[in-house]
Amino acid sequence: MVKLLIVDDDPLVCQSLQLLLGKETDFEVLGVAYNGREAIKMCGRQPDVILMDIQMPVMDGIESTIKIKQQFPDIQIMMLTTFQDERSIRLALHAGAVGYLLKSSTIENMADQIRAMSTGSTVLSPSVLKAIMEPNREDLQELTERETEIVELVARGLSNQEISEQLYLSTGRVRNMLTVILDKLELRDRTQLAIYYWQGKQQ
Amino acid sequence: MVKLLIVDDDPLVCQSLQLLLGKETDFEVLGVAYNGREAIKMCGRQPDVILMDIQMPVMDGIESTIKIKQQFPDIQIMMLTTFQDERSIRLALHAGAVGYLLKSSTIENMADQIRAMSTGSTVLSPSVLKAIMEPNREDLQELTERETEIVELVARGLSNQEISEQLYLSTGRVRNMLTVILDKLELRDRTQLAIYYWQGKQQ
DNA sequence: CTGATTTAGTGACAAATGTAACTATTTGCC
DNA sequence: GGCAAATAGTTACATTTGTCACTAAATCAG
Repeated sequence: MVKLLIVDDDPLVCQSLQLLLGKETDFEVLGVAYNGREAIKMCGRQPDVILMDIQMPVMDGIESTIKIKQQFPDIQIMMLTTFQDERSIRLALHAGAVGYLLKSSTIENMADQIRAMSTGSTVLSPSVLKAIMEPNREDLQELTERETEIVELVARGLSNQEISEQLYLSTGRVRNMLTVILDKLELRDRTQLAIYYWQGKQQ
Repeated sequence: MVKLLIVDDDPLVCQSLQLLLGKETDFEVLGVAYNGREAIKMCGRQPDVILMDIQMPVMDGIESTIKIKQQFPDIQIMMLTTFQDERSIRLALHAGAVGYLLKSSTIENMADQIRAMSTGSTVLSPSVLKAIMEPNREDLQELTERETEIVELVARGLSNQEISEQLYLSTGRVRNMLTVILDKLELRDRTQLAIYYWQGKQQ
């Protein structure tokens, strides 16, 4: 029997999840919380799995995940959210969440996913996996094609000299473009650019 | 009904998987292959999910995953292997695998994991997630503690000046240590170091 | 054609970076 | 104590990097 806690500030979501998951004979919904603080209080009931929204008033999903994992390391937490941004995904997984599903696409199969993660494995939406595997391109789209090429080469560790040879540009041109790129992305130097490319914005 | 294909060069593994998964009423094991080439041939039987070993003779798991995903994009492929190294994991996931489980830890709950991934989500062993989230530390271990601290700060995009303030060192000392670090890891500059930290050695 | 924009380049400059040689201090350890 | 090591620092130097101001060519819309 998998004991569940549902945490979402939208009562409608809570209700429908409760209804949906209550149908499964091997699930038991212990309760519902409307923010992170309430969720922590309810951990005393010893749930196996918590389904948690990220954006919530009072205490958000990330913060409460960290707190819960400290006090109750055995509880598996699955983030359940409407949108994916890479920052939230990384934060959540670092905080100790073992699942990250997008509400939209996956509600139907949620029962299987919850069972899989209740025994410890990590379950992610395919697009979420992609987001943590592939370089961050969200803000990179405001760059021109040529600028993007340069970013990719910087992110491979090439020097301005090498980049200029690869792209048949003068090193001066490369450095000028780099200045523009750093300005657009609000970064200071090529190292921060490489980190940004692979990791996304820090914090 | 989930239709399965099992691909492993060890007949014993195939047999025990077949036995184990055959018990589930909603699974049907379509067949068994002993290498990647055979596996591709058997895709004509339209499996939903393939469980595949990485190391195999004739054609390994990564190569056949790429080929299968090209021809049959709807088939979900789960890597099932005894050891994890970060390179294999990244290669497999880039090749299109949506699962990566370690044989040891997870056989018991495999049925649930297969169900979860048959509908599209990604399933990973917890340690596998960790390997792709956390920085590559294999070669980093030949560094001293102080050196490692510096690497971490470089990998966050700090300048020598900022690092020296954080660690209460002179900037001269920081730069000297950086020279030693770059030498040990056979890298050229701080940007390559940051990339190495987050991405591992290129190629 | 003409003016505006994009793309590329130059030269000059300050700051940051990486390297090297050499010194000073601290910390065990025999 | 004395020696080796690890740790920290200084100075000097060559390169690389990032910025800026300004020019040149190409592209394109009106």
